[in-house]
Amino acid sequence: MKKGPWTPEEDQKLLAYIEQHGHGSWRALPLKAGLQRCGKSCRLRWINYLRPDIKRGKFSLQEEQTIIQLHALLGNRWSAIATHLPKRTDNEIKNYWNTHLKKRLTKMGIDPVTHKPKTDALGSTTGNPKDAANLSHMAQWESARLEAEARLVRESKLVPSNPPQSNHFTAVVPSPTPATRPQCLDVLKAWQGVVCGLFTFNMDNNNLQSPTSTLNFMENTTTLPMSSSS
DNA sequence: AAATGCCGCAACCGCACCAAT
DNA sequence: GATTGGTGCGGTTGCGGCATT
Repeated sequence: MKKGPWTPEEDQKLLAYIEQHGHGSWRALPLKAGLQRCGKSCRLRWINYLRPDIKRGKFSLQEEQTIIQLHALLGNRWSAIATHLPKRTDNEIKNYWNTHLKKRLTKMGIDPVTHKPKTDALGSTTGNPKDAANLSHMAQWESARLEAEARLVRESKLVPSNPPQSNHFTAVVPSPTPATRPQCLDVLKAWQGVVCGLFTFNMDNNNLQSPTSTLNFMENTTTLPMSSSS
């Protein structure tokens, strides 16, 4: 069983097979496609590299902001974060966080785990415990929502998909229904309404404010269904 | 020009979860 | 309810390229 970097020939084989047949059972795929790889390796290669709906290259400022905000809400739940960043894979987001964003936050004096200023480890900079509670509550709500969304996606996968087409992957990873997606975006939008702008800093003067320092705006700017999780 | 260190990314590994039996 | 197989997720590693000495 081969390991290590994929060759262009292997990529071509995998791509050609999936385009023609869909991936089906990943375990059975390598044999059918004539690859000396395990199914897991094929799956990873497809998801993280070969999928045609993947956007590669530099992350935009907007994307960076989204990642930071969602990480504050969700922690290291990369797959959940990736659902908010179309065309980006969880692996790519994870790598970008670990190599760029984490260091940047650290440099700014913000703990990349708690997203709070390191000098104020116990609570928000407002000194208002309500803010921390709101953030925690929001995170719980979003977490529950994401789980429900994931369930819906799983259920939708049970519906027989169409025969493989050029965009066969859309059958494997169906687009969220209007019933679920807008709500999800609303949460993010609301959250961005609170935090947005704080990361549009000028890297040259480093004149920064902690994102948590304005959390007190949340009470006025959001009307989230906070009670839904309790 | 060569050696060394650092960084970023692709890929692997181990574990958890879920559905089928 | 226990077991098993398939899949997904997050953490970690290894390697190649680039920068520095």
